[in-house]
Amino acid sequence: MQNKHKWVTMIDVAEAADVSAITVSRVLRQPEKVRPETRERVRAAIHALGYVPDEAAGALSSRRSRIVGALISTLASSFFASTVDGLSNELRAAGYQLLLANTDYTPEIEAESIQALLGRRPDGLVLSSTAHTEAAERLLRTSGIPVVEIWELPEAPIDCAVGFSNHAAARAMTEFLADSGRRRIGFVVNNRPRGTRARARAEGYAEALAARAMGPLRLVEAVAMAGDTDPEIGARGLGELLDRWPDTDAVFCVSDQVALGALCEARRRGLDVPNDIAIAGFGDFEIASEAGLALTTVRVPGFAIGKQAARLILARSGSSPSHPAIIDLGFEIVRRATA
Amino acid sequence: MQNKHKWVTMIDVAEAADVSAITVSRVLRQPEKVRPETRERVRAAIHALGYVPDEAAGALSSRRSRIVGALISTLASSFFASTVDGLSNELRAAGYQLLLANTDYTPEIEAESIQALLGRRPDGLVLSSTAHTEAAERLLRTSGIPVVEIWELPEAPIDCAVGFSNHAAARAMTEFLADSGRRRIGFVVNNRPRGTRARARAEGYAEALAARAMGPLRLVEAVAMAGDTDPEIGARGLGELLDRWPDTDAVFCVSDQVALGALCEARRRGLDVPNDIAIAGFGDFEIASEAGLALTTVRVPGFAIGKQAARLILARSGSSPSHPAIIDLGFEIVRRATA
DNA sequence: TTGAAAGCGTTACCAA
DNA sequence: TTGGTAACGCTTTCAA
Repeated sequence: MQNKHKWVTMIDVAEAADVSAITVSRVLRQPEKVRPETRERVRAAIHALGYVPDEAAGALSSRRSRIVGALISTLASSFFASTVDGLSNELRAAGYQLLLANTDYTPEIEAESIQALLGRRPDGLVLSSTAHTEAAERLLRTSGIPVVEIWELPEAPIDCAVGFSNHAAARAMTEFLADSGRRRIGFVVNNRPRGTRARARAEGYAEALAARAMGPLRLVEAVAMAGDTDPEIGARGLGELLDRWPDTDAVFCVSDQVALGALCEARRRGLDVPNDIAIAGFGDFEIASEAGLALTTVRVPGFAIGKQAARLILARSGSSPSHPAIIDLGFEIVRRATA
Repeated sequence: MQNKHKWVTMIDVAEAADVSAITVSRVLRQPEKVRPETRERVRAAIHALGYVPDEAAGALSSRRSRIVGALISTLASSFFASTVDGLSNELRAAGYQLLLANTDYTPEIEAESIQALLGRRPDGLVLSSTAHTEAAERLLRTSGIPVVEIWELPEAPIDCAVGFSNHAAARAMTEFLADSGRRRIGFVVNNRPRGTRARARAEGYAEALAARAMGPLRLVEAVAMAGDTDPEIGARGLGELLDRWPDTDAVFCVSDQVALGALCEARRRGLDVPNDIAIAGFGDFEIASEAGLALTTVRVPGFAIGKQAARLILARSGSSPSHPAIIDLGFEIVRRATA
């Protein structure tokens, strides 16, 4: 029907180099086991014929696919883009490949996608969410492959986890604001938080207020309408916050993008940042940098999470069975001009 | 050695349902060819055993992998994140999977990654770059699989292309600025542009100036130092621009992130935007939105490019051989507050 | 509507 | 150091 292309096979190479197929395989996978002379002859044939080994056949036979699957809620305007870069770089270096699936933040799509990924018999799976359907968890547990949950430190991970405590990070930022003399601190978050992390941050904020006895929560869950972008959440959130608690002297936003909206809204209202009101974000995206918004924010190790997740899988899929781990990569409060 | 997990095979299911393996296969791929009664029995067995078909074995046998490979320069702070979302959504809906590889904007890594991806015998390939090594082009051409180059409209595509003209878009924005009464328009770009698109935009800018006889180019190639973020390019670029041509009345930046840096730098210098100087970006990221920077910018169809690329591959890998196509998805000038 | 046999291209295992 | 043979788990092809 379609693309019935004739690919060069290992046997073609073997014939050209006047050896057996298995010798070609060895040249590819364990060159040291082949006499240099033979090796070169085979390599020449590979090159001459433009042979590209069929990894699917190899996977079938060897029972290792050299594929790692990643389930990422979404890439655009999310925290995960740099994590995927980290994953992909690290895997490429090890000769592995990355199979990517979106979940759109819904556990049901995640469950389907897990099934789809498992069909490729990946050597490991990376999950950006820690909320799974029961079916998904069962599937993952019985699959027996390394699973790394990222961007959070779940209490009962399926297998491994690499991330940081969103809760602790939010608490730290709130306390940082308190230490800078702010006493009436608000928190702005999307009312339909995608994933559990926003909630963890809100809790960290609440906990800090409680710890410092800083009075009632000023928690705004800005209503996201269809098509709303994060800055819109921030702008509307700041508005609501000031309407309800006009004396608010600091806003902590659930992400840098939300903080951008809050910052612009504050300016529109003629407020001086940080004198009238401090603004803090979360994520340390490049827009937050000194040359940009100069936003006080929480820096989180997105790229490193990806690299570390890859390493964990590579290590576990290798010889050592190495015990499950929860790796905390921490975070950092970055003080800039807005708070 | 490692993970020698016992997966349920098609034969296990066949035995449980008291049919032959091929019948199980049919239930999965062409259910209408199996008597409903049998079908249900097989489905029950599949469910009971938690059977997940091995796609690699299927691919080997059927010579179609249901995998599409994508070579993306980088995801973080790039234009491609939403495109990958589009790709991945569309492919998932069709039961295909996305194999992702980074190229870090270097044709050499791209060439290696192409080879690695071809090892999976993908049913199609998506390339975010249009600059390839000779070896890579040869590999692609002889592979005979559908190749879609995106985010540009190359004159001689390898196969298909989906995107828009960066050249035309930049020219349109420059002319828009001219139409708004600006006469001394500068352009800020990274001095080490990643990819060919930045150059195409610079050319579009230059062409517009020439067409309107708007005098010498005010083209700043801001020197990027290690670790520089885009806003830093923008801030430094605006500085250079004003140092060399103090009467500049508009800056067009190669991306919204760069424009953000320029905007903040302008404010720092006490300039009124847009009265003293107009600022325009490129990309229409969410930071540019009305509630954010309210940046005048060029909107480009990132997500749609991904969807369309996926469709093209799905169509071509199906029955119809459908001729190569170059699909122009266009762009749009979005006028907001900064110009 | 169902099945048997023969691959698909590679690697594991054992032998030479 | 090299090779023969038998999987790996599925789909194609042909036959019943």
